[in-house]
Amino acid sequence: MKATKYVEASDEEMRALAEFRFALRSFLHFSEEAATRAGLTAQQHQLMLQIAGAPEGTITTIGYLAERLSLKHNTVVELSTRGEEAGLVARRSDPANRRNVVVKLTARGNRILRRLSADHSRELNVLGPQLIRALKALIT
Amino acid sequence: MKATKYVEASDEEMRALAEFRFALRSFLHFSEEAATRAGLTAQQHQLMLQIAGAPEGTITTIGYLAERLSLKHNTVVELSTRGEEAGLVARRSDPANRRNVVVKLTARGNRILRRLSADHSRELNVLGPQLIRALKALIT
DNA sequence: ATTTACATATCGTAACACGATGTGTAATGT
DNA sequence: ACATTACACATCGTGTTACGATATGTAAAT
Repeated sequence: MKATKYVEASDEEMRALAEFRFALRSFLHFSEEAATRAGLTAQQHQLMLQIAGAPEGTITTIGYLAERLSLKHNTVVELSTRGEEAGLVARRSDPANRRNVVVKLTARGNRILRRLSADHSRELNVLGPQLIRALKALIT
Repeated sequence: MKATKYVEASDEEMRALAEFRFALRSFLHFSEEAATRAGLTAQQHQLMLQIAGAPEGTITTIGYLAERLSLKHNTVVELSTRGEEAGLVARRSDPANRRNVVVKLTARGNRILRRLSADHSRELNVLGPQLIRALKALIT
């Protein structure tokens, strides 16, 4: 048995991976459209969700959000700037450590996000089971 | 009871959604890095996966791929052009219907994709259960 | 007090997705 | 058979996004 056998996926695996990614992209596409309809970009939505969905007592700094979004700091800075201009989030420096900048939702941002999130919940009740099925087909 | 109660997500829901998206973005970030290490862009990888992972006998046209990737036709054309320049895919018109353009993997593209897919399979054995857990927390 | 580390900000660049539009091919109606 | 309509892909111009490189301001360490 050649060593390469171990590192190349089978046709079965490829199909399962393709199905999973198809389901994933379908969901992400829904999400992007829903965000657009709500007047947000997909990234603004993600930023806002990680602010509102952070564990109780979390200080939602630029750095924290970068980690949660798998983005670099500077990208989150830019996202925050655009979100601020759109009146969705507000930024202020943390009095406890003035290097930190805390990003919060505005009242309007919160309202929009809550509705958008309800839409996502509904959609995930449909697409969720599909995703789970596709994932289970992949897990050995 | 106000009507708006029905369309705004609860704190619980927000946290569950945020956790799910965090898990999702972590996976997508892994995937992007793995693709980059293999010399591909994330989008080239996705294009190639939908070619290799299509059901038996599927004619992988630009249009078919656009649907599977939730992208517009012209975006897939551009992806294919870049993929062709990189020697990963090849394009030819379908003799049966010369309006169609079929995109296939080159031998090299296939080899790269098989390895990258094996990496994804492995990673999904770890992240998959997390994703499933996050999803189940969302489904009522 | 100086150096080092940390957290955010700014700027320039490249990839990407799309709308609008153009080109070629097939199907339809008369 | 010919004109019209629909279909599938291609090209071009534009705006958004993410990042690397670099700069600024704050805190910690020596």
